[in-house]
Amino acid sequence: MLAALNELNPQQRAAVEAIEGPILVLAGAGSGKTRVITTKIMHLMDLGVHPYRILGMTFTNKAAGEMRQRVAKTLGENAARDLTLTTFHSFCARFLRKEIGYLDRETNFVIFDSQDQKTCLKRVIRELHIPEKRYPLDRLRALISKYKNKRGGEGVTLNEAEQEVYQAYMDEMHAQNALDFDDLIAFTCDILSQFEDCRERYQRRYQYIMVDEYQDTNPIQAELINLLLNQDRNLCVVGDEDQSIYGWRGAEIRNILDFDHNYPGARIFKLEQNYRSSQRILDYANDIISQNQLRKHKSLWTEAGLGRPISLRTEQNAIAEAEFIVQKILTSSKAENLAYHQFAVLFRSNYLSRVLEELFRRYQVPYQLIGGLKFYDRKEIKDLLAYMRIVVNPRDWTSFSRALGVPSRGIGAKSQDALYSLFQSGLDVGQILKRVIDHSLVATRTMKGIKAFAALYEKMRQWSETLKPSEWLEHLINALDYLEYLERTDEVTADSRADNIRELQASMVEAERQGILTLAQFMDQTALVSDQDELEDDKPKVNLMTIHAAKGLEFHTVFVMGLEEGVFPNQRSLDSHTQALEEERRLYYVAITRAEKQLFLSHARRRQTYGTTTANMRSRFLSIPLRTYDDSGPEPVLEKKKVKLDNLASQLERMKAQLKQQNVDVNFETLSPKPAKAVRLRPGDVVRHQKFGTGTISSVRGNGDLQTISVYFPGQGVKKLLASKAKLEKVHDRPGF
DNA sequence: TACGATAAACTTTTT
DNA sequence: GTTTATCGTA
Repeated sequence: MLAALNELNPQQRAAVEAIEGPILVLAGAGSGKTRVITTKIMHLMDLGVHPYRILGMTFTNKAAGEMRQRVAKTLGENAARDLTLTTFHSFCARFLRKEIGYLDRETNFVIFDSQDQKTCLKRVIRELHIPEKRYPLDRLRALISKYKNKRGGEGVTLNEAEQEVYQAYMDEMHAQNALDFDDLIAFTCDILSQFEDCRERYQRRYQYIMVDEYQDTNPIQAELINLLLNQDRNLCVVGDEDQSIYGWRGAEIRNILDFDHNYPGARIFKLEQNYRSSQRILDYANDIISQNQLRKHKSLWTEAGLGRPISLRTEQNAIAEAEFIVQKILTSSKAENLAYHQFAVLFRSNYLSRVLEELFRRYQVPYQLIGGLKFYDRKEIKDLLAYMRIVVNPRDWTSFSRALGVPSRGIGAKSQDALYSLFQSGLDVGQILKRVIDHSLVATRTMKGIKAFAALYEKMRQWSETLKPSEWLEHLINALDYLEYLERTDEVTADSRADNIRELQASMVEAERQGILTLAQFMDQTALVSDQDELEDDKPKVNLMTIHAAKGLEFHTVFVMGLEEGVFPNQRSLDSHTQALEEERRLYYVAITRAEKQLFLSHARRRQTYGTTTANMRSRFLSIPLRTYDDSGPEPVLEKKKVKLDNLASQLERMKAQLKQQNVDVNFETLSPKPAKAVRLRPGDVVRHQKFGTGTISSVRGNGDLQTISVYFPGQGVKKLLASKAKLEKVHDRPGF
């Protein structure tokens, strides 16, 4: 029998030993989910199931890699190699490289990321003469994605114009032989559902299917799993509905909530013992999440002690907040001998990281920012990859157009339009170049650049037949004199960009070591990396990331910052309906449960957004009290920044002296150390409005005549008012915090 | 056609 | 306050 089984608790063990039929494992945060999945895989193999017949779907490549390693450690490299353990997207990419012929398409397709998608969409709506103002690219892209992910389910409908854009976009993608992220999964489903022979092949192969993070699957992914499942229905899904945080990109929390309904006879296991956090952190997390309606009952407990109090910090502005965090890390790491990578700072949105980065740099605390701009999204990398992609897929107009312009060859918009009409008539990159040269279709000045490009293109194709990817790249960089180009265009950033290119080469060498020997294979990797894949967890650096990026991770000490109305929960969720707010609350729950030993919550009274200062009320999440305990442990700490009274008092003294000198007649007794501005409105203040009645200020934004004030009027919702226009009369100050 | 200067838009969250 | 779009000039 597998020894690892004995190391599990009874619930975990039951979940592992249940093998046949549909199984749902509701695994609370920190309940040893990864361990259950890996042990289950090993248990199956121990029972004689060949690893080739096991399919495990994870959320990130990193998670897949870690699981594979654990298996390899116990059962050896060979066993681990034969497992299919990947993300949905990687699985489908590999599937389609083999099987996309069923749909009468070519296997050398490229995968478009959101950036490429938008470039492509831009072309499309320009051709359709649809005003970009009314249909912003981002919105269209998100809409198309949602539409595909829901697969004709309820919720997403397209109006006439949107329908037209969708159709034209699909045609354009087809013409460019490109697939977007959603297509990868959609096309896989199409093939499996339409072609029985193909479906049977895969169904026969995979006897046991496991899906991690099931709460974040969308309808199309659920469909894919269904199509792969044979009549034995050996499906084990693991997840936690309380950690469902991807509803906005089409994830369907119902997939996990209704699992037993969708798969009759399903057995359900709950893992509620937490091995990560202290009791106090778990109690707080339970208090928060129990406010949600949309969930199955589950409550985390631990054998670990009560632990340290959770701390809540109020600062006057975002800079002070960041400073508090950095200082806390400095003192705490020293006092408790903690390495920097045991700390994480979590925030709702990427832009919040800016202030943090500044202070980490100023105090010279090493950090790594996860997410934001990805490595493969950097301009210099995308430039070089564009060349690579047209070699693999000569119909990738988006990349062709990009490559033509960097470094600049004197081929401008006008010439590009001429080339594009050739593309529309069905020619690929090689044919377009040939036609232009043979028929002198552009001005002589431009022709020089075209000829040079054509010569380079021919060479790149030859290199790709004989050279390894890393060598191919080396040749390309030399041919383009790309490093010189970087130096010429921006000498400030040239060095770091050159570093990135070296890193790209290094990652190619590493990929080659793992058996990736063609440009096409390498391309797929670059398209499908996730934020977490980029995390270096062995280096002593403080981790800064969005809460989404922190999913599945854990840290000794966690800071959750920016706990303000409009920031977290963010404005959009407040503007829409309770479902969105529940997801925000789950997000907060995820944030809290990342912490093992210490949890610091913080918010700032004022914060710079766009160019203006905004004052927000503290987050509603903070209205759930941090529990107090009767035991001897210290009370939960409310750290308020002390207003420096001495300072204010001395200011007052100075003012008095000045006034006396000027012989101004004032009653000094009534002067208070508070600023004397008559009507200063702050979040929390209760005000009266002529039309709307009495309400509470939720945020104050900007200054002077342009100052806008958001007021919550019960029954009428939040109104945005211009301070100079709306005569707001203060009823009373905000109650003390 | 390329590059600079100025103006407008912009912030969810991501495979 | 920062990035992207557009316009005018060499």
